Amino acid sequence: MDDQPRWLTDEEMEAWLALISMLIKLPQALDGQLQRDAGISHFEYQVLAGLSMSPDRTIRMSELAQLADGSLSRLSHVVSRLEKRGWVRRCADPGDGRYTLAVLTDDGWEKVVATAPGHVATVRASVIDPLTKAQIRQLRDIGRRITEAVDPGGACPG
Amino acid sequence: MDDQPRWLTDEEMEAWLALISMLIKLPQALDGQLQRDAGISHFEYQVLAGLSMSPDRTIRMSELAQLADGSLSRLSHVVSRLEKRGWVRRCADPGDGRYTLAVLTDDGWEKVVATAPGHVATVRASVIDPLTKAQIRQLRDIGRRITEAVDPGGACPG
DNA sequence: CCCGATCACTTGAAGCGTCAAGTAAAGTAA
DNA sequence: TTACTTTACTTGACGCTTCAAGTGATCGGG
Repeated sequence: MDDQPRWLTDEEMEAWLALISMLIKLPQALDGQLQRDAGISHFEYQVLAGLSMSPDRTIRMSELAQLADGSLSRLSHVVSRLEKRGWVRRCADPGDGRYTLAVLTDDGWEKVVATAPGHVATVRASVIDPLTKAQIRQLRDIGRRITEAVDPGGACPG
Repeated sequence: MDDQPRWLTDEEMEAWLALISMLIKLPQALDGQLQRDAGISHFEYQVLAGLSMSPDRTIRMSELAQLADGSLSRLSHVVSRLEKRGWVRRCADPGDGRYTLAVLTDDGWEKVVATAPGHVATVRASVIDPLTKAQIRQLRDIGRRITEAVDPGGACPG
């Protein structure tokens, strides 16, 4: 990369360590709550939530993958599991047979409705409530900048 | 949890979505760079880096697990792999045979030295450089608050 | 109309993390 | 000393993600 790399200053290192810790522990906390209370992973929740917010509770696999921040392959495996549990159905897009449409079943809808409040409460307790209103705005800006730096033009930089 | 959950406001939701995206994409970017350039995962790097900063390049497994933010089981598996690659050795603590000491070999030290600059450059490019000095301080505070909320009294809240 | 290219997705194998069970050393109490 | 508990770690099985290869459906050029 660089023969003489610029090491991190103390302030930068503090921020970096704080970020690393958060990066590891927050997903664990979110996955843990969902696993305990609903028996699903955070990614599965994102998939179900994405479906529940789509028109007709239906969306193409590729769009859903973007929405849930995952690869198409990962989504395909997960949707297979969700199908076995009766929460999602697959069907070919009538207009273009290459697309697969994922559809949220009634049972799937119930699952989201039953799971959402507890999850939101966890998000509040872990992220929103510990921060001031100003910090919430700062977090949004920081998150966007980092996401944009890491994956320029990915999904929805808002 | 709560019969009438407080949903997220628009500002809160924006921050939350930005955080989720970062939470998913930043680890991917860090792992990706290390995997490509050095053939190791970010966790493996943290283990090697933790060892390299310990006195005599030696540290107890349980302390190393805390330092690297991972479970003892995970660390044990990873150290087994690092041992096979010749970067780490294990030996029983002479004072208390229950403890296992992990020791960084000379090859392991070389690996860290060879890997660190590229990794630091990636951290800079992904996190430090896109942010202002003020944002870096904000990130540190936000990260600490969230980490503390999620895992009260964990490792080093600094 | 045909054939190759492209697109959207699926599948199977390999690797890593987690959980539960197991092992060995040290402490404790009779 | 012996037996029981605790501590620190290891191990194996299972589940999930990733990667590479494969399957159809559709498009575009001749």
